[in-house]
Amino acid sequence: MNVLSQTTGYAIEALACLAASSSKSMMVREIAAETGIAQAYLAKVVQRLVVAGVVDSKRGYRGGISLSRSPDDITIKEIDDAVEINRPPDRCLLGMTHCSEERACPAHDYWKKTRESVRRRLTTLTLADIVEFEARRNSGKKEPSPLLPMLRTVQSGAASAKATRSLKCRSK
Amino acid sequence: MNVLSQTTGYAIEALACLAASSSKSMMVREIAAETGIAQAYLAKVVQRLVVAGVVDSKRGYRGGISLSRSPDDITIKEIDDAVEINRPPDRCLLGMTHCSEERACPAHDYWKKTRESVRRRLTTLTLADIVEFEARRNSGKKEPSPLLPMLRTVQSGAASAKATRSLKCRSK
DNA sequence: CACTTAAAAGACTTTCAGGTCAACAAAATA
DNA sequence: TATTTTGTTGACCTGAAAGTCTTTTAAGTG
Repeated sequence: MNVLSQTTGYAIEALACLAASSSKSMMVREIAAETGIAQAYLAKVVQRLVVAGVVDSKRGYRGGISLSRSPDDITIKEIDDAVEINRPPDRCLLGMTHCSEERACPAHDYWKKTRESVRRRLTTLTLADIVEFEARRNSGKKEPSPLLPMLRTVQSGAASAKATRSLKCRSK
Repeated sequence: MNVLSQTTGYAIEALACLAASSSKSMMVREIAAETGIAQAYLAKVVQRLVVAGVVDSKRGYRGGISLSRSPDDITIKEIDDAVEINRPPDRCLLGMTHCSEERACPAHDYWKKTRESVRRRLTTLTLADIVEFEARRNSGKKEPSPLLPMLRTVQSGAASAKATRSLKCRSK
């Protein structure tokens, strides 16, 4: 268990967006627009979540994806496992290639404990936590803060719907 | 501060080998042979250590590299900093690209503390610790355990000098 | 000085995560 | 049934890290 990849980050963002949405189902295109993740790539990431049984999908007209379970029953660890297929074995903290249980580096025990701590954290943290956290940090603000500040057009009011992103993922 | 790269691992291995050697100076070629690291690549890694002032180098006949200081005065953090030039900023534990101090993810504080713990560990750990650790784990064994077990020839005694590697890095 | 030796330096290759593009397959609708 | 819509799938592209190969430069030796 290492630091989660950017791709897993996408999965978390997308699922949080889906969970926070008022409608049960959303199209990948919508989620991509909301989160700013590239649609074509997000589609691939979502596909892994489908295979893992985290989300259900429906093709064709009025299709889309939906959570297979309640957000508080989907852990971050589970999302990571779904995305990171063929995950390489845990790496040595010191970067030593031949470090193992039998041939341990001086930081081996420390790193093992740390990794275990992280793993516990990720199995405890659920999608519901993410959504709640996002919701709380948005309360008390007039405008939801954009996830991509660099894309925000300077002339505030006239910003196009395409360039502006809502953090709350409830635009629908 | 993330998990150290494989390249930094090479640097640590090489410096430990150098520190453990009975002779003050060693050639890159020798260290490569001892550690099993590709010579051409190791040369590049060593170069960064030279620039950072961790090792001194001498070209030409009877040339080689040597530690610029005592092993207990060289921290792992310092080695990492020497190798990882242009290090990308610390990544979010959850892989979320837009996570920052102002826009923090639910795991932000936890991860910050964890990273700080790792940083402390790496500034505390010195090259001398690595060497001592390696020496201790080799004591009480008849043969030093090879770093690359997969390269060890099965017919034990007849193993060629080229294929056999000493963990102690004192073969000279 | 010519010659050898070993580090320094640059161009190049390989691998992989991240990402794009286009064709395909299923579901609804007219 | 033809068409539109949306997820699915495979081929390809890109940039950074890891690693190789070759040439250059500096230091000794005879």
